[in-house]
Amino acid sequence: MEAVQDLPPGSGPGLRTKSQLQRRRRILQAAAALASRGGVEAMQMRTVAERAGVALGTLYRYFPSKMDLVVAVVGEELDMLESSIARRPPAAHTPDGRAVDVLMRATRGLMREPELADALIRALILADVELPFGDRMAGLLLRVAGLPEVRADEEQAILAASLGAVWVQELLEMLRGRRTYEDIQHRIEIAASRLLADFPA
Amino acid sequence: MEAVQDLPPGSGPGLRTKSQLQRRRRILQAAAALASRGGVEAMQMRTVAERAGVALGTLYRYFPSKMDLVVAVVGEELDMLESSIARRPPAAHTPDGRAVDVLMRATRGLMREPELADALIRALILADVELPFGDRMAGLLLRVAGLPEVRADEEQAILAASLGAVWVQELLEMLRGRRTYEDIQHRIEIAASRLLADFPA
DNA sequence: ACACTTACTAGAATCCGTTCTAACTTCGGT
DNA sequence: ACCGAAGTTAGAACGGATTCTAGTAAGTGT
Repeated sequence: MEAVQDLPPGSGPGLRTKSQLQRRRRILQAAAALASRGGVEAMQMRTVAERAGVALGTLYRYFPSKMDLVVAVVGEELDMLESSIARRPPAAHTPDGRAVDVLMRATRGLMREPELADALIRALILADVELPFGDRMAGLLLRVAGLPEVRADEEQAILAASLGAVWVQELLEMLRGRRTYEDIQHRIEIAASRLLADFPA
Repeated sequence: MEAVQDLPPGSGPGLRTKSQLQRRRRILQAAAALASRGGVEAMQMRTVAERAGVALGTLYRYFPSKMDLVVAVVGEELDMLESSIARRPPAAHTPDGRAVDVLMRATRGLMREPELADALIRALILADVELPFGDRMAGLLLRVAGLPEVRADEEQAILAASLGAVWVQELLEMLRGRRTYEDIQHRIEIAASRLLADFPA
C-alpha cells in the first residue's frame, strides 16, 4: 500500500530508471534547440514533444507547464556558467571587477543564442519560480566578490542581489535592442563600482 | 489621396472624434477594473470588450494586443504617480532619501491593488514596449534627486536607472510573496545610499 | 442628398497551452 | 511466468488570445 502517488512537485516523475533520465534529457535538449531558433514561439509544447519523441502527455508529466520547462533549461545554462567560472575564475583584483567579469561572461554566453536568451529571461521573470535565478546569481556574485555566503553580512547580500537586478534589467534592454554589449559593460561597471565599493578586497 | 492608412502604431485609431476618446477611456476603465479584481486572468479580452460595450474586433483595433492594453493602463498609473509627486514633493533632505521616498510611495500605491500590480508589472517586463516604464521611472528619480534631466550627466542617469531596476526586481519579489513592504524599504534604502551617494544635495 | 472611405458589430475560425481519455507498456514483486 | 501499479501513447477536447469575415453605421468631401 503506501503508494507514493504524488510526484515531487518540481521534478516530474521519480526519474528512477535510466530511460527516464534519457527522456528528460531529450526533452530539455529539444526544448533548448527549438528555442535557440525561433525563441519562445518556436518552443511549442507539441513541437518539443514531437522532437523529443514523447507524447504530449508525457512531456506534461515531466514538466507540468511550459514555464517549468523553461526554468529547467535556464537551470542547465546556469550550471554551465558556474562550472565555467570554477574552471577559469575571474582574475580582476577588486571585488567589483570580478563581479563585472562574471556578469559580462554570462552576457556573452547569452548573446550567443539571443532567441533562447530572450525566451528564457522573460519566462523566468514571469515565473512564480521558487528556486530563482536571482538568488543563484546573487550567490555567485558574492562568491566571486570573495565572500562565501557564510561570511557575507545581510547588507552585502542585498548589494550583490541589487547588482544582479541591474544586470537582469540591462539584459532585457539588450534583448529589446536598446543596448549593445559595450553599453551593458559600461553601465554594469558603474553600478558595480558603487554597489560593491566597500567590499573587502 | 494621401490617405493616412497606417495608424500610429502605439495608439490605435486616430482618435479624432470625441466618441473615440470615450470608447478608449471606457476600455481602459473596464480593463483596470477587471484586473484589479482577479488579476490578469480576469482581464480577458472578451470580458473587457463586453464590459466596455464594444465588439472584440474594436478592442483589438484600439489595442492590438493584450499587452498594449496593459501598457496603456500602466501609463495611466504612472501619470497618477507623477501628479501625486508634483502635489506633494518628497521632503527628505538627501537625494537618496527623496528617491526612496518616491519609490516607496509608488510601492504603496501598487500594493493597494496587488492583482492589478502583478498583472501590470509582469506584462510590462514582457512587453516590447517602446516607451518604457524604466526610463520614465529613472527620469522621475533623477528629478526628485534634484537633477532635472538636462543637468544630469551620463553617469548619474545610469545610477538612477539602476536604482529603478533594483526597485522593479524587489517589486517582483514582493508579488511572489517573498518580500514584505518593510523588506523592500530596507533593501531600497541600502541600494539607494550606495547608488546615489555622490549626488549633490 | 450622394458616394465613399473608415469604424464598428456579431460571430465564426484559428492557434497554442493545457487537460482528459482509453488503450498499451514497462517494471517490481511474487 | 503473472499481476497490478505506474508510465507511456495517440488523439480528442477545452479555454483564452488573436484573426478573419460579412454586413451595418458613422463621418467626410462634393
